[in-house]
Amino acid sequence: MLENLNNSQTEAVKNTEGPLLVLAGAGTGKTKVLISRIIYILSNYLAQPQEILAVTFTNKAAQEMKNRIGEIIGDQVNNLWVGTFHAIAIKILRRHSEIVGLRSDFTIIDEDDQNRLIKQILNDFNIDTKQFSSKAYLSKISISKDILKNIDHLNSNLPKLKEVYDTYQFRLKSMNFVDFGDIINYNLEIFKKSVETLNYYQNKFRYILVDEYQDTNNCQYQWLLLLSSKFCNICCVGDDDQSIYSWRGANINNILRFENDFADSKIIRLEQNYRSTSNILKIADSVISNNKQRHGKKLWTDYNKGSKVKILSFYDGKVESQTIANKIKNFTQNNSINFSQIAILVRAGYQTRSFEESFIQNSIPYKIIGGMKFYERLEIKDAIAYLRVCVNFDDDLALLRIINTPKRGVGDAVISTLYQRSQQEKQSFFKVIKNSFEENSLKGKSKESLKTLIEIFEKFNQKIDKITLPELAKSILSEAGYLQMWKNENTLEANSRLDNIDEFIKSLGDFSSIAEFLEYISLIEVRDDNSRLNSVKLMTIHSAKGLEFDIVFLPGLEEGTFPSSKSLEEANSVEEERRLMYVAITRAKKELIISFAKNRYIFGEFQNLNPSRFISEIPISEVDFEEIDFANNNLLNRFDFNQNSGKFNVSNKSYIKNNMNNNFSKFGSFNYGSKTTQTKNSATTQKNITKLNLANEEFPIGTRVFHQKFGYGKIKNVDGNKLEISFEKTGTKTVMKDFVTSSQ
DNA sequence: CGCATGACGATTTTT
DNA sequence: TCGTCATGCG
Repeated sequence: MLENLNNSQTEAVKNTEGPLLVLAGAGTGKTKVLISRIIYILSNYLAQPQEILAVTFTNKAAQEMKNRIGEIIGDQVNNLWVGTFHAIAIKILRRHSEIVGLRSDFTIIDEDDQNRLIKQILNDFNIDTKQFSSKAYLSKISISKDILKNIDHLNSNLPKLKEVYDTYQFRLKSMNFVDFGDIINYNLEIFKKSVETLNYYQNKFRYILVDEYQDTNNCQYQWLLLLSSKFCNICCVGDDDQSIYSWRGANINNILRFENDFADSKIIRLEQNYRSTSNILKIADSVISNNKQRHGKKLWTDYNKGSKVKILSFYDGKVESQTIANKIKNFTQNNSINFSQIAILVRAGYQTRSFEESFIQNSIPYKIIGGMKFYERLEIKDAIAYLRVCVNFDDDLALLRIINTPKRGVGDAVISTLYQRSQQEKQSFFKVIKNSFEENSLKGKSKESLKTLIEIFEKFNQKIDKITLPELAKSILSEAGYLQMWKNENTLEANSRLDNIDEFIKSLGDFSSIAEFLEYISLIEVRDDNSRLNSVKLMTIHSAKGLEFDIVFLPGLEEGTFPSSKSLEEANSVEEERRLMYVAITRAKKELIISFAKNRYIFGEFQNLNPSRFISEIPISEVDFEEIDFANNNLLNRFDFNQNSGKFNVSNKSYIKNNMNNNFSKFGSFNYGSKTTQTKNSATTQKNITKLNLANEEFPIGTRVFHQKFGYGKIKNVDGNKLEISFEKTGTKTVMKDFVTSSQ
């Protein structure tokens, strides 16, 4: 096993005793080290599997470790404690919840519900949510938990912050909820209150391994400190240059002052990179070496130099996305590169938009990574709320969510009276509604429909253990009229929502209890589905961390975009932006194409921009620089010239025409991408689209279709996998077949 | 209740 | 610019 490791990797594996920091640069094989280290410990009988704790930040990382270790040691892998910080901490919290006054069947509240709850509280306190947003309160509450700082010691101008915090915590507990920040905090409280419990875990975990140590917050740090203090065999793997989550409480000082925190510790650097060409590494180094807060290390590689990194400058954002689309076509057509080996990495989510548009026009398959999870959809959250009330009558938030969905004549006035009573009497909302029946304080429609609703919940609460989860969900949703609500709407969107609910109901079959299901969706569900495998990936740099691609495009390198304008206002945050840049560069294996636009629409205004300071940190002699803009009259790039056919691409006819009409000399009026509307919570997913398409192989001219972005339209022309569609709201566009569904 | 209207604000989001 | 949210009217 050790044969496959280089010298420093071997060192990192064999140094099992005492605190060890492994500074692992991007692409230096840190996962391999973590895995080999565990195998090494086991095969030398230094510990039993259940005496090893390995924590990661993502489920993906945890899963990968489990899988790869499982391949070597078989079923024994299940005895290891491998998981995310939160998954491990929850396991501990469920076992000892009574020490902190929680029931062991607590559920984890999601961000949406956190916000709803805080809004309610702010309302009760008569705080104007326009002036002081619930999100502002929530972020203070979360950060205080993450960095272990008392909420009234945070500087903030939010009125009654402490009171809101206390009420929030009280309400969480009464609904049997914990939030993400609570999980590890409660662990600390358990360890503090019960020395025996702490001792038990300290004695249990002989070896502790931590992945992505640079991303730990103070809370996680304390947790590790406590757990490791008996054997002190803690191995932290991380890269200070890749610390990009400080805004979520991650403390880069944890990795910077490791030697001070852990006595007799060692540091091993992994600097041999197995991912990128040396030209790419050179650029990465030239940028990151401008940072002062770092341990310092220099990546090197045995690989050849590769092609030079390219820096492109564009007239504006449109030229940028059009040109990149063209370059992608060239890569895939001429060099037989697969779409899936190409990624566009952006600073902020909204930047993906212009690329979507040019990819649609150029028939480039793409997939946006990130965004909404399946279980975050409106209809799915509603459906889950019904289940939540059914298992937990105290779940006020869930009940509030669906009490008048579908409309059953329970208006705001009734809800607010009942809700206020429940607050005053410190009783659950459910209970207060029940009491109101006895007191006869409600009348008319609201009384009748609430009675029916409560009866449904009580009836199915009895049946929870007697019928399967899918049956339970199906019957509740149908008896409560929820399914009928969407059926009545009878639009394509509503049908798609019903499809999603069906899929949801089916997926419940994989779980043995609602609690297990709720934990799965709050903790484990990953955004990745495997649809559209062969597609260009569009994502933020944050979500690209840990991934790699042959070809990486890095657009939008302008002051204000990257580094972001917000980061420029705050002191010290430019270094984090630079680390982000470093992460972005080191995702590339073979080709890196950095670009910036001289002008860009920002919040509707056409603005002149300066190239990012990170561009100036790259030695110009090491890159190929190309200016693609109007001054160059580079029409081939501008108008998607198809070299094979010798013609402009059909999809861009409208582009040219629009610009002709729009006075060519006025650069500011490139309005080819006419107004697009996109409904939020749109139920039509790529997944569903693909599914529906299987039943609709052909689109005859004249078919009415639905497109996620452009809405409804009629097909005017078909050209291979491209459809020319006259959209009802947005005019005629050429789009790819895969992106529309028949509305028949 | 459902729709229209206007103000407002707008990074990153592993769990 | 564009999406969200609160508010007010019929």
